[in-house]
Amino acid sequence: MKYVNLVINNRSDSTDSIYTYACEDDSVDVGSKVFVPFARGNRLREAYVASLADRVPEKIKEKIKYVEKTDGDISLTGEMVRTALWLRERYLCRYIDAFKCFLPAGEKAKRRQSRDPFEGREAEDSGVKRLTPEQKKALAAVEKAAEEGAHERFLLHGVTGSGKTEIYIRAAEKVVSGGRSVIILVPEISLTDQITDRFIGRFGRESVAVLHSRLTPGERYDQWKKIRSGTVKIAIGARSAVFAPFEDIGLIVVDEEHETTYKSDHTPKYDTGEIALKRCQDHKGILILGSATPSVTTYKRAEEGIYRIIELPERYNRLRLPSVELVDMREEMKSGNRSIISGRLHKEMENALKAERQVILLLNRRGYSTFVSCRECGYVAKCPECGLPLTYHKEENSIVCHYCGRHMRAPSLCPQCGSRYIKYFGSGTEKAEETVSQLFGEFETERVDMDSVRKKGELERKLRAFGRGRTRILIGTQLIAKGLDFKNVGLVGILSADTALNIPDFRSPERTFQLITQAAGRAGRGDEEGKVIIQTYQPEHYAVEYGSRQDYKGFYRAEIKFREYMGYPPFSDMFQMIFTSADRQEAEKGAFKWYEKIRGALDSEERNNVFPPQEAYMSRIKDTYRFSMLIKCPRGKRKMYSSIIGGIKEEERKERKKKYTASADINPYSFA
DNA sequence: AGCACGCCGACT
DNA sequence: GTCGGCGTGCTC
Repeated sequence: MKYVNLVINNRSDSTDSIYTYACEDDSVDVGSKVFVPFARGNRLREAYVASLADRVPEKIKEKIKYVEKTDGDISLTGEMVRTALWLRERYLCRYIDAFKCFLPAGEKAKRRQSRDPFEGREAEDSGVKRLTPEQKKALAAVEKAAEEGAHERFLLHGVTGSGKTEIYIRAAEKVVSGGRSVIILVPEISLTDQITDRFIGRFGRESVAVLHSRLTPGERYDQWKKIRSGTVKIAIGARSAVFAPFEDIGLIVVDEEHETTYKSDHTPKYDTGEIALKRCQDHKGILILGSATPSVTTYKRAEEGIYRIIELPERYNRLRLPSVELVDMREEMKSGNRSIISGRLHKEMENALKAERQVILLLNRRGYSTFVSCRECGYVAKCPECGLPLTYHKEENSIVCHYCGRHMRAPSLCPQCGSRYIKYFGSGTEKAEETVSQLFGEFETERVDMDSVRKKGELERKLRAFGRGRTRILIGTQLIAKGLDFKNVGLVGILSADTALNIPDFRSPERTFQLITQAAGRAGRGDEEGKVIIQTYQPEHYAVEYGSRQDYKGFYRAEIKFREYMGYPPFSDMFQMIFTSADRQEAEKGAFKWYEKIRGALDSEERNNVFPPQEAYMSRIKDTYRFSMLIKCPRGKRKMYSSIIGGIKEEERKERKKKYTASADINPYSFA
């Protein structure tokens, strides 16, 4: 007879604990999936073995129950269980949420009708490309680590078009030939296709699995099984693929590591790079982070020797980087041009179009106007659910909440005072499209944003039309800012580089710099040179300045100084606690209770790191009220702060039912 | 007595 | 989160 410590699948804070059961099945081990009777009803629930025990603590001797069934189909490895337990502490989530990360989200397909997710995917036989001397050098370092089977970490810092993917493929070849497995991570699902084509071109489709959230449950289960059973050696996917259930990981690649999509937006709110590092350490595998604009945090770590930097400073076939020009929109305003297209940009668009080349215009705001307000009484249209200002969408004559998606009829009279002077301010992609068609009506123009490509296949159709040269001007949001490779783009215009600068987040300069660099990377990818025009109200801002000069190091040095001065990451970890309740007062009371408890656990010096709770920015979402509290955790104290919070959670778990829930987001990507 | 309903509280 | 237990109070 043995005993097992289990994580039971019941999504509740008050039962987020390890339970000990007796077990007669010898085959049960750490990671096994079992079924156990739970609570009074003794209904069978799924559970996972977190550890084995040879005896039971005295005080639960009386109530011990037996494992009833074992699931032979699904099990986790020791490393997966270890990482899950680490994950729970690091991101302060429930046991079951951490374990679920490693499990197939779907069920076994009832009938064998699960489609092949590669259907329609073409193996892209790119052949074996010649490597530049820099690529060779980079690869040699990675290959050496692969041969030694040692844990190594690399930051591959390569400008757009410097051939990073080829290095990933070669490194993967080396690792796979040594019998080990590979995980390739890309920032979004749409990019999995491109890279998957290249990998199946090189390794064959029977060697590659894909994992992302757009697979059907049946497909996901099948892919998971293929990986778990060792049938495939390579998994490609968006962030959740970092949990691919390989037994022996030799390499994890995080491509475009700076992308914000690598931070999970639901529980647990993990950072993919951190998980990748943890798993690589455990497996003695190689980690490669790749980016043209590494996050400031990553680059700092690289400077400290945590990652080995490999620079790929040149574009693959020695293409020149495009020339970048700033346009000060304040001057534009003064000279009487109130359009969103500056005189300079207008001129360059004419030039590019006349030269038979194509134009991309970027504006990171969809809709027509960014807010709706009454000139008579000052009323501003806000979402009744979230309290955030609404965006006017002219096409469907509605006002839309960009946070919760709620649509309402656009008012023609002020709902507050009845005045006719209800006005629309600010500009989005719809308005940009309108302006462009007034100015350049004779050229085919397409708009790409979440509204205009909602229909399946619409994005692909528009991009193909642009690729074939039929569309001359492409206007869009960040959907078109990255990754795209069109040879004939002569001009990229960033209509408002300030959009990203003005959001209240310490990373906004970093985002702005990245946006400019990524956008500039879209220009001049063919033989002809490209041009970039950046319109801004803050041309002197360092993010805009260094962005316009394509000077990563310069930007990094300025930014890291600012972060250090302010004590922002990587010089600290930001803990954001969110307290929610159907009752506003309960949420507030909970928040202040935690505030006092955390301060009480810190010495007087560090108490100032805990900021008083505030009504959250999104103060109400679907009838739950939200309060937030920020804790600035000094560098090196993350474990200590986490355990304080973990301790309070545990204390509260045992208390009588609370009328609010507390959750944590560590280093959040937006301060809500 | 018989039952419907709602709240309480423990879960190995 | 969930389910059984149990008290309350209504109905037959």
